[in-house]
Amino acid sequence: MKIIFMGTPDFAVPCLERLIRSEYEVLAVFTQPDKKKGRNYAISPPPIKELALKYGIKVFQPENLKSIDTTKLITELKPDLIVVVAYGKILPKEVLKIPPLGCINVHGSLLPKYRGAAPIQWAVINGEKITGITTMYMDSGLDTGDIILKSEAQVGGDETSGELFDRLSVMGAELLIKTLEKIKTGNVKREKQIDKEASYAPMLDRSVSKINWNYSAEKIHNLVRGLNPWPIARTGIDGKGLKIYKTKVYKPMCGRPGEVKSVEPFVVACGNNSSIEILELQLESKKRMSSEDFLRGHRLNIGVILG
RNA sequence: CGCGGAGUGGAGCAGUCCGGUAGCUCGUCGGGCUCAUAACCCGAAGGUCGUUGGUUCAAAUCCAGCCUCCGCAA
Repeated sequence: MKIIFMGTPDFAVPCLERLIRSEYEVLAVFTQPDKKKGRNYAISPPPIKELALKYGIKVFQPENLKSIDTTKLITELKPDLIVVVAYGKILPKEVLKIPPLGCINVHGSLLPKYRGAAPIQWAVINGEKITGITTMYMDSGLDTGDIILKSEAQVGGDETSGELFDRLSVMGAELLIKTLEKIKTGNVKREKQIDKEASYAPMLDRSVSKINWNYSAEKIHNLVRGLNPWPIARTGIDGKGLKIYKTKVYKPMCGRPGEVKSVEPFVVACGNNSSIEILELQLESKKRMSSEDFLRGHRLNIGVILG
């Protein structure tokens, strides 16, 4: 079976690695164009590109899949199947029709829940106890295609999105292989998604990352771990930005939301008479550090309001 | 050439504007108090102040270059 792989970030890496080691042939890899990132606008290639180049696989980074050239290119590669894992671009109908065995996708949630760009983070932010991986046949909608296989995973109460990413990406690679076996032997069962049970997990942006201290400690805790390792929950202190990396729900306690109630340990009042302990943080321009280290150098008065 | 912050004993910071013996909170080590302690008291060790050069009687501090780290924005 000849496959074109499309993917971009770290999450897709285990899938591609597993494919390369498998019996299937990877004809080419499609990934997002290199982007200017970081402080000096350094150009950085997507993780998938680096991996593909390491194994000498052809890499294509079209800006636009709808162009005639790209469609032609894909057609000429004569793939039996296209595998998409977190590619970051919508495949137009013309492309979906090219491979005879179809286009399949590995998605980081139990569809139809959490369709969209950031399913893993939103599952953590919403405090889900169980999530997982789904493989499906792609159609023209956003993660709406027929389900092939699912695999569940429990989410730890303190687990971060990053940790869950790592586990799910490995699980995704295994489920992909199982799915390919079914396709190869022609015994795939397609299951339609139940649209009314669907929910959406849009791409994260900075508006999500600001902590609203009126929320309960549990909600804030979920936000903090859901936004770790990116974009990280934020608040402010003395007019400076403060990122919160790690927290723990603390005892019930009254106080103005955002008020520092204690400095040892570092406890902040939240909504609903709850409070949260801040374990790891980073002040603007400073390094990430434990709250003990932070408080050693920054004498904080009890009663200060964060936000 | 996107904007900005920072580098000071093991950790986190102050001191820099206005050059003149290197300080705070904590950790470490030793001793004391205690049934006991992460508590308290006493004492000690530990720093070429990122790096190179310049100005000066004198530089952590002023000037110039370089290295490293970080925040914002994308």
